[in-house]
Amino acid sequence: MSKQDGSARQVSAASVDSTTSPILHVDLDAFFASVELLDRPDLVDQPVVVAGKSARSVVTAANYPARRFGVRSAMPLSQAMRLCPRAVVLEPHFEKYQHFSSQVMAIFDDMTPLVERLGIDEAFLDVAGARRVRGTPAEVGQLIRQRVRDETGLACSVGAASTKFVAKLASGRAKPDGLLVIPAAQTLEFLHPLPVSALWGVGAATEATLLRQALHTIGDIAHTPLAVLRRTLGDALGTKLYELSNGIDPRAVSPGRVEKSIGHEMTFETDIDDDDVLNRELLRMSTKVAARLRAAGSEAGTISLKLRYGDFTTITRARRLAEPTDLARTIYAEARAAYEAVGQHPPVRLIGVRAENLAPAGGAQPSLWDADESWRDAERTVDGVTRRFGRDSIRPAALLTGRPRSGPQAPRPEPHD
DNA sequence: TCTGGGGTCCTAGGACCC
DNA sequence: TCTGGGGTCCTAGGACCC
Repeated sequence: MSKQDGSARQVSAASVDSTTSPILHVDLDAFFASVELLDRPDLVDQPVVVAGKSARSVVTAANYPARRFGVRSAMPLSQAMRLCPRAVVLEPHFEKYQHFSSQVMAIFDDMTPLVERLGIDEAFLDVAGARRVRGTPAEVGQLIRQRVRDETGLACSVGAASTKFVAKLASGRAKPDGLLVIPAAQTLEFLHPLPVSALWGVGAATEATLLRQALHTIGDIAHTPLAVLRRTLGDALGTKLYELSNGIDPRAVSPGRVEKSIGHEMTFETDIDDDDVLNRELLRMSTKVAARLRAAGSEAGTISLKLRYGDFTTITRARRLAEPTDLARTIYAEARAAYEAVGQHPPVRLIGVRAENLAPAGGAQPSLWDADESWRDAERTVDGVTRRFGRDSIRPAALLTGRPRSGPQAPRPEPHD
């Protein structure tokens, strides 16, 4: 798979000066598949795919033997099975991945306070300040790889560079199970031969645009005038690609990133026409979104509904709230209103609810009590008893005390499953 | 056996205000 | 009364990433 062989990686770790490359990108190799294989060592050399059971599921992860057949993440499972009929399909266990993720992130946190998580299986680390205690960036990288292997049984790859973007590319080139250092002075030499698709932010659509302009490599972009790129790609993307191609990436590793939206969506096994089914799904998702909002101590300023029809056309409808909320009942009411405003529509393939414009919830702490509250609220909407206990009468108290959300005469929370 | 679910960011256009 | 120009807020859609 990888162009690097093990000896090259060892050489780069041992003899290359990594002191100008203090930014590490650490990426677990084929993470979900590797976790599953910890329980199925008999399968390690066979092609293994992690995917859900639905007829519409896609590949969530594939191990390296499966990738040799062309199987990739996000590929429809049906296509993967055509490419590799003897692949073993394992169902995903997300709680397990979360558990291993926490374990690995704790190792990172042990190396430096400057850890920026990127999803469940990768992170940036700034190890410039770890020199005295932990050694050079390359030494820290090897230490991390060793500890991750010893403590979890998982393999990861590390890229070390002077910028986040180059570190991420380097970890990709180091895979599987390797470490690659790109000294600052060699950044452009490393970057320029790579295809434009290697750039962060270049997907299928942008790649096609660039190839139409006869721009094939990162070096090609680096030598294109900024004005031309901005005209072709738009101001933001044009500027960004120009800078990245020239090795410019001033973004710092920033540990404290806050969520900007929280949503749930789900694809039905078959397209759904039945309003009752869609309605139940809206309620279920609103409840999940509300629970997560409270767990995060956030309130939503906007609720948005997403529908995807059988032909894959997708619409979103957003509604700005008069006051922010973390209540399932309110979220559901807004999602429902947005849905009704859509009017006649084709059968639905996917439905989703998302909370946006998040803001801190005035110091309220999440609790089980809150979870029960939200469920009761949702039910009360179904009963048609809605606005009275809503934000109009309740909010001021909640804002003053940082606490709930229910009037003195509120009914006891109902138990739920 | 066509296309998941969690997100982020950007752009374009309309409404509105001065 | 025939049509400016910023700025801001908001929504919808799309590209992209893991």
